[in-house]
Amino acid sequence: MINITFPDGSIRQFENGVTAFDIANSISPRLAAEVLAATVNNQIFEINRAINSDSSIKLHKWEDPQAKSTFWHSSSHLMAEALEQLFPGIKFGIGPAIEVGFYYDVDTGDRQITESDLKRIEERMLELAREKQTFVRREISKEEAMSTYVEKGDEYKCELIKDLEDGTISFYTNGTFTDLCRGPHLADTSVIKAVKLTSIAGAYWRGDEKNKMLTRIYGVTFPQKKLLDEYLVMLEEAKKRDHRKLGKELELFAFSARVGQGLPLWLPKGAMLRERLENFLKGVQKRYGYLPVITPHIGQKELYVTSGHYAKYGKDSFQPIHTPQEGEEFLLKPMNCPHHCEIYKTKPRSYKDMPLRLAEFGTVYRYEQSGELHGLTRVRGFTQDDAHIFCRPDQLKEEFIKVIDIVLYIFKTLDFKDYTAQISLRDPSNREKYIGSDENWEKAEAAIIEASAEKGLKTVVELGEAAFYGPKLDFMVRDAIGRKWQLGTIQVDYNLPERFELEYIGADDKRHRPVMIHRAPFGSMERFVAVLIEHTGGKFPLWLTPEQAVVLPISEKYNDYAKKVVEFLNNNDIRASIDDRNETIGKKIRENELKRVPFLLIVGEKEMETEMISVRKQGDGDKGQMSVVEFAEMVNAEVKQQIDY
RNA sequence: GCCGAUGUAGCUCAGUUGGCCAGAGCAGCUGAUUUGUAAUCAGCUGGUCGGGGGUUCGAAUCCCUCCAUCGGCUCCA
Repeated sequence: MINITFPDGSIRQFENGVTAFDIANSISPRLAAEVLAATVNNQIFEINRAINSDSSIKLHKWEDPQAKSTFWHSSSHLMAEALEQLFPGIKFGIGPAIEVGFYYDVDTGDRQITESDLKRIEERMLELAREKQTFVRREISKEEAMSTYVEKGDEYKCELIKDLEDGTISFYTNGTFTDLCRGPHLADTSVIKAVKLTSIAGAYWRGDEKNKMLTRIYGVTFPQKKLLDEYLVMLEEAKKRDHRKLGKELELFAFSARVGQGLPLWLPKGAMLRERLENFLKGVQKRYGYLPVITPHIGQKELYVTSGHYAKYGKDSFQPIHTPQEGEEFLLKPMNCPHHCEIYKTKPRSYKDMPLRLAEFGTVYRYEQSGELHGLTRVRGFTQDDAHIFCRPDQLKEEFIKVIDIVLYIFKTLDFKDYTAQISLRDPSNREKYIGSDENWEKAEAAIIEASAEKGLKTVVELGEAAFYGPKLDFMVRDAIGRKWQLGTIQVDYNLPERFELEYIGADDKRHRPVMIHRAPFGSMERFVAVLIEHTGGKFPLWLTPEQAVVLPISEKYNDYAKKVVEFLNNNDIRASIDDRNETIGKKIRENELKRVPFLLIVGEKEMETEMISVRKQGDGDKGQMSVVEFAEMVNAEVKQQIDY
């Protein structure tokens, strides 16, 4: 007998060799039917794998991420089996579970799998799933594993096996398909009830663009048809919030092939919204002691040779601009820091001047690869809400905390709750990659970690993700369909102060080198607005929205009264306009609702006589009548509540 | 940049065994209507079918090429 410890701490005895399924079944058959995987002593197990020693156990149903990932991983094997049957001779790369679903990378040889094939692959997968194929695990020697794949001619698997240690290698077989795999898997395929292959794309073998490009097939599966339907509906809904679609519909921004790809054109409404965001942050920064600066869009090549960016990125950037005068070369600025360093150098600095916080909404240009451009989230010309803080080493942590405060204040004001914070540190095993002394790095890394902890940030620490010049803290937010984008960033930099020979005179009357913090709480105006559009579905908070109210006269007879209402509201800091088109009130309401105007003010005979307005709230219908004065007070109070600066 | 897909009016889309002057709805314009909480009616205008080249008696439709967009990969100071 062995002791099995449950998550609640209770312990029960079972026969040696008991499986998670048996254990679940002993609790209730219904539970057993729903359990997909189990965590046994911190390792995920198949539910039919024997447990041979005292263990702690946690049973996973579909709701648990461990169950989902097991489910999807097994689904990728199921897809591979279907692929092998439909496309004999196909070679396999890797086929993991991902955040939602799974993929498998395959080499199809001379043939090509296209979207039109997905349907029949799905059908075959479902047929195979219904066969209730078990996943059979087999431990295998490295030699045997290698010879299996050499014989099969599968060079990708051979390459994978090469890197594995003998004695740790296992094969899993389901139906006619056997795969090199660590597991774990479902007990059998019959729980896979719904399959959707979502897309097909190219992917470099092992993620290296020097390697061959394989075909990656993405899919997602569910234990119930209903869950798949819900997922597909959710995706459709998410697509409606896509900032590219809403940006066009709400006339916020546009692109023109003639202007150039990745170069956004901000339309009046988008520009108004952006301006309001900028003013908001400028107000916050003023409180935090930032000083505005303005620098040009180009700089001499020498500037970037000094900063080191030319050597590192020169070839992959927009190429230098040449002047009529020979030998003069300018670059479009890819970042603002070198310019700000030169501002620092305009006069001698004292330790008493520190920290010096220079802020600029600086527009920069980066030559992103064409395939990588994406709406407003990845563009070639964008404006950073940039600032550089030059401080003494002993001020680093405090300054870091203040920047975190700003970021959190912005997120709170805009109701961003679902963000993650990532601390990027050095790769400890590869220190020569980084510039700056060990002592400085340790200080800076400690400052970031402590500052984040003090602000109560939930952070993920990534080793080796630091920039070569310093550690950083990034804030990531998801878009409508779950893709992660980096917004705010705070980076410590030891490199530029060194390269630009920045100095200050200390209390000891000696020269010292300041530390530099790069920070951009929005990240860039473009990306931030994109994410904001997707978060709000275009229903921006009242303080930010381009048009707060539209007055809708019932007929022409009330246009003059409507104009008086608009004038009053405009005089009271409310962005209002009149929709005096010769259309029915129903149509005007519909169209302004679709434009996501927060308040529609309907005026007709009743309102004109009593000097009132009928207020309709976006998405919430008729709110009854009130006076214009009351309405203005209500709006201004709400704006004030949303934003205080 | 790489793999794959897509590109028809301002917008959303129909139109492939290659064949009458390329269609619809919305938007726009003109007129009628003067409207009470999510689409009033009628008429009109609007398209080098992404650009260029080719095949053909004939191309939106087939081929080549370039451009742009979409989904990924790689990259991201």
